[in-house]
Amino acid sequence: MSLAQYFPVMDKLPEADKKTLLDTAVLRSAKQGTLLHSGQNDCMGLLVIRSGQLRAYITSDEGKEITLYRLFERDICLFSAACVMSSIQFDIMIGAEKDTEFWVIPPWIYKGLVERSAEMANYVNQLMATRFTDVMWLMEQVMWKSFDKRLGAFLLEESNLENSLQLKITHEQIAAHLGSAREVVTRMLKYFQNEGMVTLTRGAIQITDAERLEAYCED
Amino acid sequence: MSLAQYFPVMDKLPEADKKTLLDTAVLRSAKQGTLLHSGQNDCMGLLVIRSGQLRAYITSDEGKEITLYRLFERDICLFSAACVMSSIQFDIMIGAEKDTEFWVIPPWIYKGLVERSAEMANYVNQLMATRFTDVMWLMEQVMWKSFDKRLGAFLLEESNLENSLQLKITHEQIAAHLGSAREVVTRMLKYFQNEGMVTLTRGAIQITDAERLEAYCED
DNA sequence: CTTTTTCTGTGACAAGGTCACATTTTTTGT
DNA sequence: ACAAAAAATGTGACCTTGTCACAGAAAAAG
Repeated sequence: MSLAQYFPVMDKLPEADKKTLLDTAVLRSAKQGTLLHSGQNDCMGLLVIRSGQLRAYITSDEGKEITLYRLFERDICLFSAACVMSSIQFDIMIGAEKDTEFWVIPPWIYKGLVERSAEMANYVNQLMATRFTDVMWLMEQVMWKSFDKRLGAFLLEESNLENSLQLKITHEQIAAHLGSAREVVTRMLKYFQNEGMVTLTRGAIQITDAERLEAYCED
Repeated sequence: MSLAQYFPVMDKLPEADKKTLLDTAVLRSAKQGTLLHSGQNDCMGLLVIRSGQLRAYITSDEGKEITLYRLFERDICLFSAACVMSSIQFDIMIGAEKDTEFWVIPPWIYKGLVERSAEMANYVNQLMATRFTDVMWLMEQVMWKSFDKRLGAFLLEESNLENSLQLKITHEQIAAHLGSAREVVTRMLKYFQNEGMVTLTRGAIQITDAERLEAYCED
């Protein structure tokens, strides 16, 4: 499988550009837990994900975190090339949630491409709009939803991603995803357990009544 | 003063496009308090602000609000043309905070332009990145700053915008800007007053010690 | 198989949002 | 001008969520 399969906009570029991309893009990989990007100075370039899972998040001065969105196979990581766009003036962290393989398109190649090609520029536009949508969705969750519903939705989403009702995750990690505190997660999970929706063990959560949990998260 | 002075990217476009823009863009105006854009279906086109002030915000089902960012003279309102970009999948409201004059570039003109011109596409890219930066700034404020500091910063910003220490604004309106509740604003303002930083009257707030208020909002 | 680290549990308290009103000021209608 | 209505503010009780200070249990490391 080559880059072209994972980066369809290439087909709309002139042959010369396509060749440049295939020549300069390098396949790399990162182990689970690796920090791939941190702050604006970090400038790896555009990442095209071949397999695995990345997590975009922000951190506070005190070390608290909240997940903005995740990236999967065929997704493009735009903000690892944020240095190319001077109008992006915020820090974002990108970490590997699983062992991940990706092609790296160096910033200078990316920059030339986007400046010359309207196709490419519009594609990047679409990508940015998609990330913007993700962040706006999060903003609405944070602003208007109560924490219990957010936690429930997170567990269900996670279960969906992992394709399992058994989640291997600590309360601390969940708190970091949701931008909350560990104790709050513990308390709320305890409540879910009392209600019979989950059972808790050290380092793992078993969803025992997914339907009721879904219903709980609706209204 | 013509559109070209307020929309500098025009100079980089071919003469034909420049002419189309000058011919099709219409100057319009909106009175203070008018809702200019609401949701994704609403599709006025690109707005180029000649004078006045717009406010972008989101609302909850229960009618609560929070201000995302503001637009001023020479700013471009991108999301009033969001319909053109299918990747933007969130609702945003745009209201006139003051009597505002603006040119409207119809969606179909904008669309053609952005598809043909790499210059234009990159310019739109920049605009989106700037708005994204605004929203990320807000996200960090909401997530990591305590409410008293956010309120203080808002008063100072408002004072700066209006170029006056006398703010004509109600507690309700402040709550809508900050995504909080009126009672909370009232309580906190009362505290600011007890501390001698502001004095409160019906419908207005007088900042009496700007320096102390600034210091208060720092750490 | 003891020591250290990681994870979870819990109670007291603080901050901020919600609810239900009361009071005051301004505007409106006649 | 004056009563009625509307808008703005004030306040106390209570709920949710975050903070702090620990304690105990399970797992990992030496």
